[in-house]
Parts: sequence; structure tokens; C-alpha cells
Amino acid sequence: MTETDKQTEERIFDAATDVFLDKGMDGARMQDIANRANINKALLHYYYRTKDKLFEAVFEKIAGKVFSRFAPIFDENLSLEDKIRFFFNEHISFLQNNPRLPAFILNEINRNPARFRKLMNNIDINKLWIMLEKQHKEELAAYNISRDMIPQLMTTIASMSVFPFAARGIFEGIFERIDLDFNDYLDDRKKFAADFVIKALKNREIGE
Amino acid sequence: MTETDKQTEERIFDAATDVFLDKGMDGARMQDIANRANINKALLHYYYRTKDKLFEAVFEKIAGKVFSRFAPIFDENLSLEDKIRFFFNEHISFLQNNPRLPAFILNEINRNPARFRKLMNNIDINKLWIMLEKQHKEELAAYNISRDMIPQLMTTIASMSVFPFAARGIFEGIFERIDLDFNDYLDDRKKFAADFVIKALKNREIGE
DNA sequence: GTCTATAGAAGGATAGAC
DNA sequence: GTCTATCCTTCTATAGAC
Repeated sequence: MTETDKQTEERIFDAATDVFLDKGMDGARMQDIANRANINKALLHYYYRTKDKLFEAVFEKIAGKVFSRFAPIFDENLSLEDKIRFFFNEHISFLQNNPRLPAFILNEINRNPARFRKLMNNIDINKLWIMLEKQHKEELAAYNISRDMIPQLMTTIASMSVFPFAARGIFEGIFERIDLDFNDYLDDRKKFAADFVIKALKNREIGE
Repeated sequence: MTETDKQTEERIFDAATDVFLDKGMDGARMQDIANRANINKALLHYYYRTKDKLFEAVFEKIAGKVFSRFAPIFDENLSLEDKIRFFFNEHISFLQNNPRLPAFILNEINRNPARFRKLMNNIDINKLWIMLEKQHKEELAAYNISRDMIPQLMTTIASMSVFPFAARGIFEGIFERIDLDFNDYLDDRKKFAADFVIKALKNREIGE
């Protein structure tokens, strides 16, 4: 592949990423992608054959980028508390720089769940879960988090970080009414979310 | 309007609801809707003129149904703690019976934020917020929740309830790997989420 | 490798009979 | 009110020249 090829293929890929993020698979038009890449439609097919293949390439790249961001949860050598603070800081910052990714991925996976299974094919979730459980066995015991509550805890943490982006249209719509800037809210959220989760974990007075 | 009219119009509306929930505005086909309603395409246009108008009718109905479910937050005469427990119970139960609604609404609003502004035109969010603040002034003070943390708290509660449905494809994909049933998870979540939030609120040892 | 031109299919919408 | 037939536009995809 020559240098010119690569430039064109990359321009197409970048244009496609932009259009798919904006319009989704169903709403995207090959013509829009060609226009944005400053080439003609025929070239799209020369490089990627079909819209579907172009989409799959874009989707895999984006999804890989997003899901890899969850990796530190499993391999950082940190206390549970530090890990939670680290996660909210890093993850919300990443999404502030890539605010369209969550809604895109959630929607395309809901529309076609097979896409997610394909992504997870090489990943042993059970193994990760057991690893996590081992890493924080003592802390979870101290916080009185039983084995079957780990999914509840993890999904809560993910929700608090990702949902503002998944519901961005609604959040921004509400925030503009109360003069709250979305990015200010997100900056505050890094600390608020971490404090909130840790407070809940450390409070032994309710439930169970 | 005769009785027969109403039956047909309703059949169309119900079929359209089903198809739009599954495929979204862009992915839905008028032919699919006609097939599901057991009529021909021409009748769709007779009753609703365009795909766009049919979609708007369906969207408004669904969105109204969903957002009205948040109303008890503002007018129930309950303590903050009871209100939180009540909300998670009722809201998650409602979404268990209507699991496709959140992803549909979030996606269509992200794709076209004007839809949300239109829905909120008659609603004074500031007024609701102030009402809520008044109702729970003492409790919020006792929990050390300052005025500008109310959006953080409310979005956290919404996230914990709605996100599992918004990310249903991912959650179900992960859960099937660890032999966890999505509905069992949701049943547990009603209590877990309420306990979690209340524990966080009542713990004064961290932050600020 | 890139372009123009166009095929071919699909989808939204309408005309007109009943 | 409901149907069949069809128009017209849009979109993906390909053929073929350069």
C-alpha cells in the first residue's frame, strides 16, 4: 500500500467515523461520507466494498477504544477506594473529550446485540470478575459487599460515569434551563461520584 | 370518526410504536409498519400523511408516558428517604414492563435535541427544582447536600434506574456470561439502589 | 487510484378505482 | 375507508474511462 493509498483510506475512515457518530448506521449516507472526505462515492466502495463493512470497521475501532478504557479497573494495583477515584477521574475526562461515543455504542449494540458478543469473544468475563473479587476480598468483606452484589456495585459505578453522556441530549436540555454548564457538571461529577460511592460503601448502618 | 376508523388508526399506531421501538426512526420502514398492522402502505399515509408525522405521534406518546413517571418525585408527600425507595421500586418496575423505552427515547433525543425542548416547553424546571429544594430543605442540610449538588444527586438516582435499560444490550451480553438473569438483577436493584443512595447521603465522614 | 455515469433496488408518497 | 398500481426520489453499488 502506497503512501497516497493510506492517506485516502484514512481520510475515508475518519470521515465515516464522524458521520456514523452523528447519524448512526441507519441514518448515515455514503454520499455524506464521500463529501466529508472530499472524494466521490465510488472510492468508498473501492476501499471498503460496502457500507456495512465500512461501518463494522468504524464500530470496532470505536468500541475497542471505549472498552479498553475500563481495563485499569482490573489491573491497577490500587486500593478499591483509590481505584474508584482514579476511574471516575480518568473515565469522565476521556468521555469529555469523546462525548459522542457512549450514545453511539449503546445504540448500535441495542440495535444489534451480536455486535457486542463479537467484541467480547476473546474476553473471559468470569475470569475478570474473579480476579477483581480476589484483589479486593478484604475490602469487600469490610464493606459488607457480598459476592452477588458485585455486579450491582460495578454497574452503579459505570452508570454514574456513562449515563450523563448516554443521555446528553436530555441533560443539556435540562441544564440550559437552570444555567448549568454540562462540562462544569462533569468536572464536579468526578469528585462527587467517587465520594458518593465511597460513602455508600463505608456506611454500615443500612440494609443487608 | 367511526368505530372502524378508530380500530384501524389504533392498529396503525400500535404497529408503528412496535416498529419504531425496534428500529428507530431511521431504521423503520413504512412497509414493515403496514405489514404488522395488516394493512397496505397507502393507508398509513391516509391516516398520518408522512412517516415523520407518524413518528412524532408515536414519540410524543411514549415520551409523555416515560417522563410522567418522574412526577411522583415532585409531588409525593414523603420524606426524602421514602421518596427514594418509592422511586426505585416504581420506576424500575415500570421499565421492566417497558424495557425498550429508555434506549429509544435517549437515542431519538440525542439524534434531534429539539424533540426534547418541544416536550419540555410547558414545564418550568426551575420551579420544580425550587419546589424540591423546599420540600427537603432540612434533610438536605442534615445530609450536607448543598444547593449546587442537587443536580448531581438527581442525575445519580436517574442513572442508577435508567442506565441498565439504556445499556441493555451490553448488560445482557455480560450477564449471560456470568449466569445472571437480567430481571433478577433488576429485582435486586430496587433495594440495592435505594440502600446505596441513602447510605451515601447519611455518611458524613467523607468529602467537603 | 480516482473519476463520471449509471444501473438497480428500495423506500416514501400519491392517484384513482372501488 | 381501503385497495392496487405506480410515480419519483434517494441510496447503495458497479461499470468503465482515464
